[in-house]
Amino acid sequence: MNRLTAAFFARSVHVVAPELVGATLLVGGVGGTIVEVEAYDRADPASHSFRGPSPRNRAMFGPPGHAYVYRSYGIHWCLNLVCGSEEGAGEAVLVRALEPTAGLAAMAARRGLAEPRLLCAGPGRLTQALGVTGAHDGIPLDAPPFELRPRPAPLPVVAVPRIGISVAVERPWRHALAGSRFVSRPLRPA
DNA sequence: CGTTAGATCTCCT
DNA sequence: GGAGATCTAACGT
Repeated sequence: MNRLTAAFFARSVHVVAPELVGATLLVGGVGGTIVEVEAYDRADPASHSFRGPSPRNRAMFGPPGHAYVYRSYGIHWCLNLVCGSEEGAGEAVLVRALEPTAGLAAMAARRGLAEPRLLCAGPGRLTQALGVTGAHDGIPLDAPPFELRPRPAPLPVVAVPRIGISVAVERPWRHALAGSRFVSRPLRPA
């Protein structure tokens, strides 16, 4: 099966992020099609990497093609895919929403909710549905339990401002599949 | 529909 | 001490 390897992620996060829309993300065989991501880079005040390495963000400064998983608001886990043309670039893509296609029953059980539209619509919901936790922090994306497959073909992707940040709010680094009903929040029309 | 509060981790001042 | 790449339930309109 065709897989996304480290070479795919070893480029600028701003090139990789839109190409991930339409890609397939599975964790332990459970997941679906990526419909929404956000890009964060080293010079971005909204990025965890902006102020340099810390115990939490260590993986974000590691090799591209690995996972960066952090705890959000003390409650949720959020999954990032580390990018960058060189190790230590401090770039990553936050995976914000999937269209569920595989393991719907497992996701519903973990989420305590069966409505497909709400299983993976948001970074915290997505990690809960896929069983992603801090145990996945720093591990490679081209080996089990992860399975990432490229988009079959280019798709209509819209770039809009990111969600939930209070600085650099105007940067259009939220990339989403146009017209998808599985996004975390509606795509604000320009 | 809209707004609000609470969960309580990790980092910064 | 306070804010944050979030989510949910509870409440007012």
